[in-house]
Amino acid sequence: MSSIMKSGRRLDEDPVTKDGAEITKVKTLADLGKIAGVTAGTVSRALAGSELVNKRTRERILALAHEHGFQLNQIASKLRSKRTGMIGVVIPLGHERNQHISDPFFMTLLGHLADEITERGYSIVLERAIPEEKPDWLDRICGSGMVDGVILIGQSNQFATIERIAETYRPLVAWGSYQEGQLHCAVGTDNRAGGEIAARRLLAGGATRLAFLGETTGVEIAERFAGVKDVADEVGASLVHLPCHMSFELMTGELESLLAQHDGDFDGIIAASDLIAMTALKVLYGLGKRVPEDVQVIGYDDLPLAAQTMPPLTTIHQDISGGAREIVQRLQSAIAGRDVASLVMAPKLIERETTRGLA
Amino acid sequence: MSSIMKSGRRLDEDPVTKDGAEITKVKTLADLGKIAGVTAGTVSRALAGSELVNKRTRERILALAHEHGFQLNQIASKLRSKRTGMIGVVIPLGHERNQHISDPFFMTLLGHLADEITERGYSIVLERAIPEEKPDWLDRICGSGMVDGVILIGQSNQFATIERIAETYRPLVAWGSYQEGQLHCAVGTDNRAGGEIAARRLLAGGATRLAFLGETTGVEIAERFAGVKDVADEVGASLVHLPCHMSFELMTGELESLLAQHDGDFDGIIAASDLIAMTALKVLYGLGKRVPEDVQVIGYDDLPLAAQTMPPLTTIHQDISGGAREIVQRLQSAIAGRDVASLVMAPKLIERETTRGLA
DNA sequence: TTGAAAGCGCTAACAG
DNA sequence: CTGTTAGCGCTTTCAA
Repeated sequence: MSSIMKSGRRLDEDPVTKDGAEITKVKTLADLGKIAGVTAGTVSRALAGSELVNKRTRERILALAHEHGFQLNQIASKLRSKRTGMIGVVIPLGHERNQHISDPFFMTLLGHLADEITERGYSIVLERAIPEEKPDWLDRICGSGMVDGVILIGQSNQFATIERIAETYRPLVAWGSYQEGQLHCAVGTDNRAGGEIAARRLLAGGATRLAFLGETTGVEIAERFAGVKDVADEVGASLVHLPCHMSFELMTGELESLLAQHDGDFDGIIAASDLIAMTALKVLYGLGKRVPEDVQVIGYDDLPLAAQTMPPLTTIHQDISGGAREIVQRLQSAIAGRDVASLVMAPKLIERETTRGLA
Repeated sequence: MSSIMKSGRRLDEDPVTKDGAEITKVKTLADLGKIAGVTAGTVSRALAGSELVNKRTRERILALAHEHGFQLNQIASKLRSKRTGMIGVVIPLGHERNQHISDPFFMTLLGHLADEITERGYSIVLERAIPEEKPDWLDRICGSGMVDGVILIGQSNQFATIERIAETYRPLVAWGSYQEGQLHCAVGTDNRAGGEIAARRLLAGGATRLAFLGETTGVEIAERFAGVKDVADEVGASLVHLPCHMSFELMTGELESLLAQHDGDFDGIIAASDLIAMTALKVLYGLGKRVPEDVQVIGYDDLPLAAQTMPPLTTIHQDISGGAREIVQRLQSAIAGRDVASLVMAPKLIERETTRGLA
């Protein structure tokens, strides 16, 4: 790595007042109490804004706290009160090993979750889990005592593990799909319906031979594919499944050979994600295919990016911010000890320019 | 929100063995110690893999721990040992108010940071800070006692705040730019050089009128602009600055009116980010401009996405994963009490198809 | 090699 | 209204 180093400058460790008196940093409630002439208990109550403590004393303590830059030791507070105020947000990397957190869909969801969680006064402990390497990934997180609840950004291929944990650990909500009778709370869209909508739209635009792009290892994608297949079977359209990775880096080459190889097998593509769709657009262009004239394309997710492709991408919209809100809301209920139900939202077709006008 | 609700099923709270005896969950070291016939101290040592405890006892304890699914209470452990094992990763949202974490550059960086941090056995506390709302955002994070160190994903417009904190809080590393003599440790690329490289490339491709796309509120972008300006001034090329937001959602409309309005003012565009470049590509297409024949475009960052635009984007590469590694490495040194220097990496031109062949 | 004991910094009864 | 007291669950001397 080509680089230039710049050196930092050294700092005094112990600050000293102008008149030379040592300042011993106020680190504990007792320290502050000593200055204020009260005990730690009172300071604790004052800082918590308790009505129990005299208004004047309280204000004096608050002022002193501010003046000395005092901050509560969160660890001690959490240990004692048994409320951590933290929520574990974990990204299970089940079937995309040796890869980092980067899926834009998950990142967008994470962004919205962060907003919701922060707004409710919780902190976020972010975990990247690789189930294949540590089968007890979820137990560790749930049992760490570090978090009041856990959010799973996707179920990956860990449905069974999540179900098992849910038997004993309640404050857990996952983004993902809902299977009849499942134990854990999931929030997501109806992927099967999404697949159906996409397939029907392609057919309505005149397609007769469909292709589905994406690996079906994860439940959600598998359901999208199932939806597509239902429709294809129903109307007797052909359908090829072209599995490819879900990240830009891994997908491009695959897609090039896959699409070139199956050239002519399809005139309508349903991509498992907008990312795949975007790459497909580019590969198709390289193959000399016109979109949507020769081949129609539909994406999935409706990420901001989908509106910026060329041509702009028709796609299946998932309400990510609404979903994030629901997830955090449900988790908070669960933390409060209430029983929470799963939520299956309806997907929505967003018409842009990679599909043909209706016949 | 259109939705279907599915109800979860209720669970027993107290598991009972087949023979009816109550299982009281093993929650503390003392609990486990009682079962193993030793004290909490010994269990603690055993679990820590200490050589001090007899191998056979240790193995027995380990087996028992596993059998009962025992997990150490992290909070208590951290309080006592005064090592939290957590690193605060904060995204300062200085000049993009009312917006969530979603900038793909930051998200990509976050992904790599998460990898590095996890690999070193730390956990991540993710914070989204809005300095405008809470001027003491950084003090709160650094003083919370929750983290051993802090990583800032970007300096935003908070350079001064960061410098102030750095006077007393050492384990802090930021992604961003380095200013002569600065106190806090920063890792980033030479943005001015990046701007220069981009401008020269456009000029070499025959451009004579440059446009810079992006708001220059943040230090990094401002430096990129400065680099461009240096070159423009040097060769007497014209340069317009077209400020626009950095996120897809906010940028599109702006860019449409900006580019339409300045049509003819430029034949070479330097975008402050790949995102802006991608949107510009689309807007330009709508305006009937050919890229690179009529207008050349250069992006910044070299995100995975840059290779997938149409045409594929020429851009200035920043080594995000290398940067993440350096950041975490430096932070770890700083946590260990060592003094760490800033790092300025060299940017690199990636030639793709939005610039013209050299004359 | 293990036990006993002290205490991390805080909160929450319980008294007064 | 405030002080006293007793831990939260763990780690780590110090003794044995």
